[in-house]
Amino acid sequence: MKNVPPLVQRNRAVTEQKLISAVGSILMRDGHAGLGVNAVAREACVDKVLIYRYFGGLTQLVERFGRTADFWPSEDELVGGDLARLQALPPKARYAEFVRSYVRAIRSRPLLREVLVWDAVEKSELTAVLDDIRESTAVNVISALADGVTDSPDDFFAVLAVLGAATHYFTIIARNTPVFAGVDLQSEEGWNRLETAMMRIVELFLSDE
Amino acid sequence: MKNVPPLVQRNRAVTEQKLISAVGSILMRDGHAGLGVNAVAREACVDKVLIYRYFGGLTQLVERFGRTADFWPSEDELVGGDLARLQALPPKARYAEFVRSYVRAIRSRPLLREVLVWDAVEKSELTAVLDDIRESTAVNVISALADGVTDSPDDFFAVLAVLGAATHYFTIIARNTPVFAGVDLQSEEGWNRLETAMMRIVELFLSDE
DNA sequence: GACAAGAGTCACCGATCGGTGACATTCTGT
DNA sequence: ACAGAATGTCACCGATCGGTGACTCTTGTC
Repeated sequence: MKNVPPLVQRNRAVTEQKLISAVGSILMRDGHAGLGVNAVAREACVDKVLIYRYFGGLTQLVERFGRTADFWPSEDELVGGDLARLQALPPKARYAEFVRSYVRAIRSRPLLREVLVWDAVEKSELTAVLDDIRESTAVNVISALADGVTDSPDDFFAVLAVLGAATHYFTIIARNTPVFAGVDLQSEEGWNRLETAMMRIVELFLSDE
Repeated sequence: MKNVPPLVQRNRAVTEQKLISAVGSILMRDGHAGLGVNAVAREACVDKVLIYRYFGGLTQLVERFGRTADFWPSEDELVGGDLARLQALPPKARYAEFVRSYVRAIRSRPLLREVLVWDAVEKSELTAVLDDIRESTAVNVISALADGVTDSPDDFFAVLAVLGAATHYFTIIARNTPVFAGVDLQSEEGWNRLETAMMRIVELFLSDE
C-alpha cells in the first residue's frame, strides 16, 4: 500500500523548491538585505540545516535561484512581444518602440527591480549570473534590431547603453525617491515624460530609412 | 594656568568631529552596509555610548554627517568651474560641456559614489537630506544654464534627467560590473564613448542659437 | 521484519549587533 | 577649594546572526 508518492512530508525535491522560491519571496518583501540563512529557512518553513545539506550553503542556493528564476524578461517581451513586426518597422519607429517596451518590461517586474538593486549595489552570487544574462540578452536583441544603422557616424550602441542605464536607475530609485531632477517618479505623467524623451533621443539619432 | 584649550582629552567638540568623520571613512571603505554603532565607534576610537549621548543615536549622527559633509560637488564644479564662461557659450556647446563636467565631477568622488549607492538602495537618514540637496542643486544649475531652450517643443529637462540618471547608474555599477550593454566601464575608452554619446544627445536637442 | 540511508528536528555554539546602567575622571562656576 | 556637571570607560544585556553535531523519524530494499 501507499505506493503512491508521498502526499506531503519527506520529499527532498519539494523542500528544495520551497527554499528556492523562499529566496524570491524574501527578495520581493524585504529586498536583498533581508536575505539570510535564518530568514530563508523561516520563510520556507524548513530547518536551515537543510540549506547546507542540499545546496552547500546560502551562496549556492541563491545561485540556483538565479539560474532557475525567470525574473528577467524574455527577449520576446523586451521587443514588445512580436519581433518580426518590430523588425519590419523603419529604424526610427523600431527603436522608439523597443525603448518603450523595455522601460515597461523592467518597470512591471517587482522581483526584477529588487534584483537590479542587488546587482547594482554589491558583488554577490547573483551578480555574475545576472551580468551574463543581461549582456547576452542585450547582444541578441540589439543585433536582432540592428539594421540600417550600421553606417551611422555616431556611436548608437552607446546611446542605447545610456538609455538602458537610465531606465534601470529610475526603476531602482523610484522605490524611495519621489522626484529626480524635476521629474515625478511616482506618477504616470512623470514616466511618460521619460519615455517620450528616450524615444525622441533614438529618433534623433536615426535617419528615416 | 592651562588656560589654553585642552591639548587632547575631554573635548566634546573634537569627539563629535571624530565620530562624524568616522562615518565618512566607513562609507568609503566598507560602503553603507558597514555602517553601525559599533563600527563607527571603533573607527573613531571612541566609546559608542557617546554616539547616543551627543547625537541621540546613529540616525541623528548620520544626519549631521549628511549636512556637514560636502561630498556633493559644488554648483561651480558641476559647471566646470566657471559659470560665466559656460553661460556665454551657445546652447549646444554650453550643455554639452555641462554634461561632461557633470560626469567627471560625479565619477571623481568616491565618497559621493558610495552615498549615491546608499541613496539608491534604501530609505535612510541621508536619503531625505540628499534628495533635497540634489533637487535644489539641479534646479539652480539648470535654471542658470537655461537660455534659448525654453521654446523647444521637446521636454529638454526630461532629457537632462535621463542623462543624470545614466551617469549615476554607470558610476554605481562600475564598482562591480565590468561591462554594461557592450560598454566597458573599466576603461577610459568606454567612458569616453558614454561621454560623447551624452554630449551628442544634448546637441541633437538644441539648435545652434 | 530487519536495517541502512535519507529527510527532517532540535539544541547549541561563538560572534556580533544595538542599546544601557553604573562607574571613574576631568572641567568649570562660584 | 569645593560641588556638580560634563566627559569618557567599562561591563553587561537580549536578540540575532551563520553554522554544526546529534538526534528522531520515514522510506525503500533485501
